Amino acid sequence: MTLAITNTLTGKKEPFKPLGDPVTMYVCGMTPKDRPHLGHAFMFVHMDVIRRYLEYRGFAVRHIQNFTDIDDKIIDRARAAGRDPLDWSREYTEAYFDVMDRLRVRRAHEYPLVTANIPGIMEDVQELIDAGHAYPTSTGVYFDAATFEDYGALSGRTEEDGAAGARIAVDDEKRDPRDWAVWKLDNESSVAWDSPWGRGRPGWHIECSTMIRRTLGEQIDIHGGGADLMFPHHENELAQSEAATGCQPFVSYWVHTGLVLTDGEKMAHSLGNFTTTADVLTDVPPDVLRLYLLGVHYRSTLQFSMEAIEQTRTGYDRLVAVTRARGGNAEGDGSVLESEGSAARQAFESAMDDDFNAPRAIGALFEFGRAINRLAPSCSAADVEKAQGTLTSLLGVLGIELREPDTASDDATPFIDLLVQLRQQLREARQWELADRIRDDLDALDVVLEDKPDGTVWRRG
RNA sequence: GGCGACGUAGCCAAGUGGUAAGGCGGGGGUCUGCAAAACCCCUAUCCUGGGUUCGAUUCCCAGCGUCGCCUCCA
Repeated sequence: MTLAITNTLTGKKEPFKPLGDPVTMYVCGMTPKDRPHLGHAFMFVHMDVIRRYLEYRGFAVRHIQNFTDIDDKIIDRARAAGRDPLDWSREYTEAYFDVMDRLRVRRAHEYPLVTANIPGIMEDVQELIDAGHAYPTSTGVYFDAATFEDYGALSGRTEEDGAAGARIAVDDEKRDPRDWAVWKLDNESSVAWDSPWGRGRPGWHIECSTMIRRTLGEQIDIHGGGADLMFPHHENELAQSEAATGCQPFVSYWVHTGLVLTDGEKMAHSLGNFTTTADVLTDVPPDVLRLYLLGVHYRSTLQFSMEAIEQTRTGYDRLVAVTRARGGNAEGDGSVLESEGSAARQAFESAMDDDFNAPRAIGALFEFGRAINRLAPSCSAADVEKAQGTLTSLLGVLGIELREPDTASDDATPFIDLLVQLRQQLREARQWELADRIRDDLDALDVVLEDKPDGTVWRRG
């Protein structure tokens, strides 16, 4: 079985054939204008898993992710708040790292910024003009969509669609309604650069074309982003890049993640209906949130609900419980458990090979967890530990760790131990009523007691 | 209006031309002093109507519904 990836450009699942070593992966990052919401978390966690799985499969991956640290929205918001735009975008860039680090999204190898790539952007704009793909007007420099034959291929839009759908104010200077700015003239903003076409800043799409070219080259393996970036962002990026470099295809696999919906509508900063990732993480452990986000295929729409996250929390706790299983028979035959382990790995890989089907992979891991619990009593400690190791390492490929609630720095521990001992004596004296009361009262304090054949164990609920 | 996606049990969610993973919840058991945990069993005519087929939830058409994109967007 080989890895196959759905490519938005063709709409088909295609065998993965990297251009070279390392695999080049570019993920469209945030425009840091507000705190990252669950839609961002969904996208970045899935992209993280894609990278992790490629590495698990033995590919070296070079992962670049940008920040569009200057754009119209950032300028508007900063101005409304009386703040410096770059200071504003830095603040939310930090907010991104803060939350994604906690979610264990691995850091990209490089995070290019628009503001640090202005000379390169200007070079590319000039190149497009020289090649006849872009032209200056009184408001900026525009890409001439008609000069790019395949325009519309990525989003499946024809020329007529584009013309009919052009809902922005008509700009008489534009040669075609589909044309877009690669350079915007602006003398008002504090954030602007002098250019051969006048003072201004880059248009929205050109930065990615430039940064990809400068960091990864003219052709890359994987380009990821949310489905809402397909058009116009990626469509325009593709046109610019191929027009500038002449290399085709610009991207081997266009990978788009589904959108997160809340109350039946897209979660978005602009709609004001977002739940921030940080808010969820105040009472949901990062691993639970990851498991929740990965419970939906990356291309699907996720209908966010707190109820579903809570359901995931219970499931996660069951996986954690698997790590508590202990072998019960030193002489036991571990071969059955071992074959369960290899079956689980096989199921996991075949699911992930099939367009990174994390939900199916997770299903296989739950089944394996059940097998470990079932077989542990008849297996040796070493066999059980080995199986648990397989489980945790496969979960690790998804970036999920199994953690007991933290009790390390718990002042109450000696007192709880004392109560448990006391209760044990009561049980031996068959004082069930008192013993049960201690158990119930501790339970109310989130301390769960379990009476096992060889003694009572407790843990934080 | 144009283009596209989706509609699977109470909830979340995979999947397949030959009668449907997994998780949560619910029911019943085993174990236990009783519990808890764990394990076992049960819990879906796959939106509707046509068509293709020996056979469709899976392919095609239509309808209904939901959502997305159509230059803010992950």
